[in-house]
Amino acid sequence: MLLDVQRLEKQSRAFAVRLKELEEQAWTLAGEEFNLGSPKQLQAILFGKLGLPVLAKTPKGQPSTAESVLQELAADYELPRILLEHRSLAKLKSTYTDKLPKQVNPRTGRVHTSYHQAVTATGRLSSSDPNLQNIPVRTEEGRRIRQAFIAPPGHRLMAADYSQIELRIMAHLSGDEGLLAAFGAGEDIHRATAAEVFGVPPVEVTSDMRRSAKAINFGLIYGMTAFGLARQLDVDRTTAQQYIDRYFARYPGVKAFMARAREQAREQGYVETVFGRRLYIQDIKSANAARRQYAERTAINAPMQGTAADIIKRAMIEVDAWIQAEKQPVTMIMQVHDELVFEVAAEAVDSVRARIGAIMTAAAELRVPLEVDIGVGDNWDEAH
DNA sequence: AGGTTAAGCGCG
DNA sequence: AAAGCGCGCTTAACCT
Repeated sequence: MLLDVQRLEKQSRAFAVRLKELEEQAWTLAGEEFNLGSPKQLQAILFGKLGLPVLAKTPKGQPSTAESVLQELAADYELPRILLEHRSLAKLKSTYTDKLPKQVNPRTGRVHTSYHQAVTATGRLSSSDPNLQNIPVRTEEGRRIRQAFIAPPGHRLMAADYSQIELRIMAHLSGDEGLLAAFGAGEDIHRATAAEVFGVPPVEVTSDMRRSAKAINFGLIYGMTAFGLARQLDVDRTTAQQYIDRYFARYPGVKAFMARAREQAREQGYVETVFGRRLYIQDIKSANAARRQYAERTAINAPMQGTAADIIKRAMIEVDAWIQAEKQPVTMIMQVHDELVFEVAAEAVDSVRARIGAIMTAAAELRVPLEVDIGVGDNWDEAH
């Protein structure tokens, strides 16, 4: 992958300026100079000197300064707000804008990740040295880093990602009528879920209701409980439990699918992807309830994540076969779990886009259609 | 000096 | 008692 190193270095300098400002502000509020990155010093100031409440502990029993904790404290105190911005910018600078330029191969002028085929429990690839599967995208600051991933002269970057592939797989595996119908009709799935859970027509779904439904949908994929959903949505547990109950009442097939996944893991020791690949589940019979419940969540999630991994691998094989057979001016340069990134000769963009979309969409025949979003740009951010 | 662990956080 | 799945990387803190 080609990088605009100058752009990254310029961004690094901009981050450094802002980080220095934030550090000064933090020192003023703390009444002393300290290393913002030092957990020990930070704990002493926040929970000792300033007397802020300890809202959570780390697994080792230390007062936690995790983002979620600082978010809560930020409502009442200024220092946590400073720390949050400092944390996020320090992460972007140290991990990306400082490091990536150093990882450019002098022979090719590019960064070359290593993909690992046999690391993850679910069949996904992993990426390292550098990891190109966790390049920032969620914040504006982060997207500036993504903008440094560029196409060579005469080429464009094309990013093709599966839309809601795990939820579609859940629809397929569960056979739930409501979910199948929603995807079959091409509905906005989070809006459809919101309409069901909140009992209003789809057109009356508010952005807040849709946001909650999205959290419910994602939470289900991970086996989340009412406790976790309550924390995520900032509602009480009773309310969160009502959402979940209503969801399962409207989509009973999903409830049954999850029960089946637990049973199958317990009886056979494994669950399967749509294509029959087995995912062995440790601890499913553990006497320790926490470990067992963790195993149950894994048993629910693994078929979905694993099937998605199978599907994109099938797509990669098919796309590669097409590129080779037709000698297309395209290079498949990255995979990010549900997304493939290509360098495409500028003049071939339209035809390649259509063909890659068709191949990816046809990589599996499920009970719901697969949908692929494709974007094109001069950099990776634009291609989204 | 160099390795490991804990905490935290970037992504899907 | 825990409470949301799957990864890899960085820094601090601790260890040999």
